[in-house]
Amino acid sequence: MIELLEQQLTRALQQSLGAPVVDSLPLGSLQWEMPKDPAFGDLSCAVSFKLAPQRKQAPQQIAEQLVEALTAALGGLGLASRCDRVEAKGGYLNVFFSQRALEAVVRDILHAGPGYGRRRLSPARAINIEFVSANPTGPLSVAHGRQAAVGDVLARLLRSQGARVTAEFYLNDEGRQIELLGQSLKARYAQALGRDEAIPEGGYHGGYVAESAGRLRTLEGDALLERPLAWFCEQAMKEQLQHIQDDLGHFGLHFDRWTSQRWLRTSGRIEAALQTLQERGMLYEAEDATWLASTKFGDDKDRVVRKRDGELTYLAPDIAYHQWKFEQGYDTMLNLWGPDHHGYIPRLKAAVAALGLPAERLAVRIVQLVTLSRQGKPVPMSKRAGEFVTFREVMEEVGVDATRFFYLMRTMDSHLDFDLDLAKSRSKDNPVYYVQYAHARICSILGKARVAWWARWRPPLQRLAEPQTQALIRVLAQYPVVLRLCAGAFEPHGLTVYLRRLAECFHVFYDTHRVISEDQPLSAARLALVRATRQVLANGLGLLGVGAPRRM
RNA sequence: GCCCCAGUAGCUCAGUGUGGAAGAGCAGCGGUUUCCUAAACCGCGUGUCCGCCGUUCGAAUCGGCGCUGGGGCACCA
Repeated sequence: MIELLEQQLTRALQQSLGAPVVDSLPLGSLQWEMPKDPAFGDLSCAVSFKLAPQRKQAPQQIAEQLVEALTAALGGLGLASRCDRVEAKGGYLNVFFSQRALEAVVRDILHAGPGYGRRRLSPARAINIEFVSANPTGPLSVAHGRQAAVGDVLARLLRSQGARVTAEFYLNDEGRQIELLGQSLKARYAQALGRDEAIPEGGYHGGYVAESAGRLRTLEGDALLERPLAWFCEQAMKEQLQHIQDDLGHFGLHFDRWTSQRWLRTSGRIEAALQTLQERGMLYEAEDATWLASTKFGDDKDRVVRKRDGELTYLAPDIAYHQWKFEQGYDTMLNLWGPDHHGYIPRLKAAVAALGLPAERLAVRIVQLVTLSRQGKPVPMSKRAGEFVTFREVMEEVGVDATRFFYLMRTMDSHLDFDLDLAKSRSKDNPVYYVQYAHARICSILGKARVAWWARWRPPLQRLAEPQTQALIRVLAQYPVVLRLCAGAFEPHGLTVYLRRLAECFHVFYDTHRVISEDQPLSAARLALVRATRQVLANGLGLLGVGAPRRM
């Protein structure tokens, strides 16, 4: 409703201004926004400020002229019933929805049900999101957990807006880190047999490796030291991968595709990608190594793709991976990385450009770090000493719902302080419970109402007229806009902000007005409103992967 | 030295996309319970939007120079 109205208001403005004037204005001048203060109406436009210089008039004066033109145009477009009035205030054009427009919002939601807020695009955009992609060398960290939450919800959001989304985990299943993991496991195994064998430099000291060695003894016996290192690597990697998959499954995250680096290599894609670069003249030999001329595409310096010892650098498989994805016809490739990788963005973009591929369609977002705290005090973490709280432990301590919600409460650009005590608390301080409680409250109300009540009535929605009631409906109307903006910006946190606002409006409404009363027509109208509210809460929580409980 | 992120109320942070009307939660103080869940609600906010300069009719938002905190700058992944 709101978006349709926005478009039509913009069209009305265009009509009243005329094409030459519209073309002379900066892009976006005719846009409508939703003001925070209800005194400024439901939609506002600041076009008068843009017109002021060329007309040499005060914005307020221009706005007053536009009010008349706009009102006339609205009548012509048959929108008069949707807008009570258009007024000029402080130079702004403020449009106020009519009661009938608000009623239409409630009807729309009940009609669309779970589909409210979703949209279809044709043709659908194909988007690949690559995220988490943790090395299978140990437990997932709380930072991986944040990437999991952001990526998963982003995938759901983009799907809700009509995109075809592939959620992908890039699996680093070979190379130096896996080798170190295998060596560490072998060393722990040998130590368990009483041998003096040290963990290699840069190896994995975490207790989980020793546990893994213990299991190996129990299952396979004490005669494994003759096995080649590769066998230990394979064992260790498979076990850690299984843990990662278990954790992500527990989190409710499903990846559509797991792409293995080993597969990229054995299928010849890495050599093929290097061949492409070679043919395009982007590679050269120097200092006994092979270099990519990435400075041609904005990188600080050229990068080695094949080392002096003949081994490939990590850049080579990444180039192959992106070439392969682009061949599959994705319109957009979105990668979520940790902040330690941000310096890697220019060289990867350069590499993609060097392949002759559209680098602007590769989007990389950095998900900033997470720190944990209890009662306002930071939880100390030392990765070197192997003392850190894992993603799994957080999920188990505070529950999946709270974990997901907390991970999404900040923009991914911001460092996140995750308060474990707050996430566990069952009070209004805890935003998860605050939102879920609104949903459970509505379920409780609907449980008390006899079904026949709202089935019999065609609810007189015109009676939903009190300020708190209208405030609630206005927020309900914004839901589709919120989804579109979040999906468009690749930034899901706005949805948690929105749901808190929606829950707040509902709680205020609930405390001010009784839903079920002796006044049956009014009750029917309010029941329709709370059903619509429940629907939007459920839809929004569903996109977050957070439960919408019927009781708490 | 270079790059990225952050800096807004006592604390934690929205708002920066597309310049346009300074916000929320917590903490603190004071209220609300014959009622569909008090896991709730209501009231109380003068703040150097880190600083300076610039662009503009207009800057928390854009540009430049700095400051503070965090992260990153490999022939590691």
